[in-house]
Amino acid sequence: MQKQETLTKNQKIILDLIEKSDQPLKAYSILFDVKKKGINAPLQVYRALNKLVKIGKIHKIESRNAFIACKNSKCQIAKATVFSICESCEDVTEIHDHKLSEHLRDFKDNKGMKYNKYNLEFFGLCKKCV
Amino acid sequence: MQKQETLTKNQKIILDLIEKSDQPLKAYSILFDVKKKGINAPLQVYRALNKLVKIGKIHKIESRNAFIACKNSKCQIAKATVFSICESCEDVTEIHDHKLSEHLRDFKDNKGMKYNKYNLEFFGLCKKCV
DNA sequence: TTAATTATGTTATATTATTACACAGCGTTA
DNA sequence: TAACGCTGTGTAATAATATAACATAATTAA
Ligand SMILES: [Zn+2]
Ligand SMILES: [Zn+2]
Ligand SMILES: [Zn+2]
Ligand SMILES: [Zn+2]
Repeated sequence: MQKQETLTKNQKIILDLIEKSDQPLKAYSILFDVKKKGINAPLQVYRALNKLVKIGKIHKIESRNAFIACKNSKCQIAKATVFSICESCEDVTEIHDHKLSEHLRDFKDNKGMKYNKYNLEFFGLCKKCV
Repeated sequence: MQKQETLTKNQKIILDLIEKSDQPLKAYSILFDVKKKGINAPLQVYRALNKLVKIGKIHKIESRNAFIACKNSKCQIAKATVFSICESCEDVTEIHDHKLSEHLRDFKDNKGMKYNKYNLEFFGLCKKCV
């Protein structure tokens, strides 16, 4: 709940839309939906998306080129994300698993990389689709 | 070493190219490089890439839309991948960490998802770029 | 109040990936 | 043999995703 007040009009419009969906939305589908609100060009959408990703309000599902709202205010500002993705119905859920987060946070490779972010996507079949 | 002999000409050309690079290659840069070998269209490249991904010879770096050869013959056929990515020089390394793999393999969510695959990408700065 | 930073609006373009169609090769099996 | 299913090929067209470049406005910081 820290910086929401700094969002601009375009950013708010697009965040609202994404938050109303419980599933990821694609940039051009967002564009289509917000044309009635005066947002006319892809770049306007991408700029808002990039900002919202940066401040952790939304996450990008990399394997799907789609954007989903973060429901977890404790999310470490978009720096540590885990998703489960059903390959049949494309349902996406953000996962917050303390033990898993710990393992990932503490991971060290043997090459001296300094990590500041990770993204993990699990794929499979949800209960409905098995 | 199981099914290599079944690769077709296009698949071999493209796998060769990717294996010669220690860094990920993008589809259209591959296309450019293989034109001299008679591969003329994006689709020919994408078809080979998809096949090579499916059989685990290469992996897709989702956050970069790029493809890298798998150096690990024990890789569980493209079903369990971990990469480290330097955000400055874009150096990408595939990670094989037994303990991490175990944690990821054994992960269960609380929704009854049946997982068969995951992809994890770590981002940060490599030793050279710190 | 000036300067720096961030966002906007618009046009054009770059990059990534798929659809659709006609056909070729190969192994199975009837 | 012939018919079939399956996988791959070649080609053209197009869809989907994302950024560059430019001029301007609004917001913040000094
Ligand atoms: Zn989150
Ligand atoms: Zn499902
Ligand atoms: Zn591998
Ligand atoms: Zn680096």
